[in-house]
Amino acid sequence: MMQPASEQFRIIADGAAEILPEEELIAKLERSVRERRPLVVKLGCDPSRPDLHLGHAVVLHKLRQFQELGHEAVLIIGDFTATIGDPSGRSHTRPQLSLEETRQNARTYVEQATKVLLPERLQIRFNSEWLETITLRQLITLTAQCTVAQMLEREDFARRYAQGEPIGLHEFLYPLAQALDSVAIRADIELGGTDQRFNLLMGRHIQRFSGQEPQCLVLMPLLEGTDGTEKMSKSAGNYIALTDPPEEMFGKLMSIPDSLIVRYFRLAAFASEEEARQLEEELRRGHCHPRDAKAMVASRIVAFYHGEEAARWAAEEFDRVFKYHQLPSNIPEIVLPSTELPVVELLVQAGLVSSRSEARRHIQQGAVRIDGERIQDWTARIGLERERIVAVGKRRVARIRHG
RNA sequence: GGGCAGGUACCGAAGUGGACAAACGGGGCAGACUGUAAAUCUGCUGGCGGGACGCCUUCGGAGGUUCGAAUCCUCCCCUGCCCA
Repeated sequence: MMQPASEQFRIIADGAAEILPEEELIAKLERSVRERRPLVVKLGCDPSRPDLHLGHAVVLHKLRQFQELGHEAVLIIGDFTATIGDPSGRSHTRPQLSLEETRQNARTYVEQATKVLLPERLQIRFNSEWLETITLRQLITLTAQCTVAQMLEREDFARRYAQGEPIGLHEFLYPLAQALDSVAIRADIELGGTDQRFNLLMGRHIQRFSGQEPQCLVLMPLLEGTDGTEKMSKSAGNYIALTDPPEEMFGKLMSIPDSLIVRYFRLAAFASEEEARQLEEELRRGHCHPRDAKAMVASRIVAFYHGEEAARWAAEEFDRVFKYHQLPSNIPEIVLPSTELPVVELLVQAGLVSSRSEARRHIQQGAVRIDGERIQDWTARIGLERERIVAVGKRRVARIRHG
C-alpha cells in the first residue's frame, strides 16, 4: 500500500538540495497515489568510470528511497556516449570504450550500485537502444530546440568559454542525448547531483517538445571529498570507494576535516535531519569530542557497506595503528628469492616503493623501519634468514621472508 | 584562408642561449607533534649509481644552428582570441 503523497514528499525532500518544480512533484505524487500508478524515476550513469564512491551513494540512496516508496527505478547506462568517447582528445574523463568494455563496466557499476539500491526493483536500460539509430534529420530537428546562448548558460560551459578553454561542439550534444533518455523511458522524475541541473532541465525541455509531461528534478547536494574542499571525485583522488575495504574506508573517513563531520553523517551515513541536528548541537556544546563523533560517523558508514562486525574491527584497527602506534593486524606477506640484500633493493622488490631513488629518500627521512627499528643507512644490507617486518611510513607495511 | 597569443614536471605557473632536473604555489609522500590519515611546522617530490658528486632521460613533435638549446632557426601538430 502506497504512503500518502504528503508523506512521500517529506521523505523525498529530506536531504535534497533542490526540487524543481515542487508543486509539480506533489501533483505527480498525488496522481500516482490516486491512480495507483508508480512513477518512473530515472538516474543516469556514465559507465566509463565504474568506480562508485560515497558521492554517488548520496544520489543512489535517494533512488533507493523511491524504490522503497514503491516507485519504478530506472538506471540508464550511458553506453552510447561511452562508445563514442570524447574526440576532443583533451578530456580523459570519457575514454572511448568498446561495446564489451561498456557492458563489463555496466555490470561492475550495477554490482556496486546495488550495495545501496534494491536489485530486485531495478530496471536497467542502455541508452544505445534509442540513441544509436538517430538520423541527422532527427538530430537537426532536436538541436533546433535549443539556442547556443541557452547552451552557454550552463555553468561550466560559461566558465570555460570566458576563460578561453576549448569546448567541443559534441559537448553540446551530450545534454540533448541525456534529455532523449528521459523521453525514451517517459521519466516522471530524474535524480542527479546539483551539478546536473542544466542537463536535467534539458530533459524537461525536450520532453515537452516531444509531447510528454516534463519530468521533475530531485537534485542532491554534492559531497565534498576527503580533502574537504573539492567535490568527491576519482580524478581529484579525494574519494572513498564503495568497494574500499573496511579499514581503508574507516581511515579515510577519519581523515576528513572536522568541519565535515555532520555533513558526512547526513549525506554519507544517511542520518535523518533530526539526528544530524543533535550531533551538531553536541559538538557545538563540546559534549562530544570531534574525534569520537568522527569515529561514530565512520563506523556507521562502514557498517552500511560491510556490516557491523567489520565496522567494529576497522575502528579497533585504526586505534591500534594510529593511536597506539602498533602494527596493523593484517600484514601482507611477501616472499623474495634472496637471503640477503641491500635495504634499497629490498624495498623496491617488495613493491613498497616505486624506485630506488624513492627508497633512498624515504630511508634518509627516517620513514623506514625494519622489525620496529629505524633504518637510517641506505647502504645497509638486510638478511632474510628470518622473517622481517618492513614498514615505510605508517601505512605501507609488509612481512617479508625468503623463499 | 589571414593576423595575434599560447603549448613547460601530477596540476597551475615562472623561465627567452650556459649557473636548468628546471623558481614558486597546489597536490602527493615522509618526519615531528596530536584526538585522527585533521590542523600546524619541517623535509622530500624524473631515473640510475655505495652517492653532498657523477651519469642518463625530460620543457607539443621532427629536424637544424651552437662547444652548449626549455630558450635561437625551419617545418609540422594542437588550443584560444580577432578578421574573413
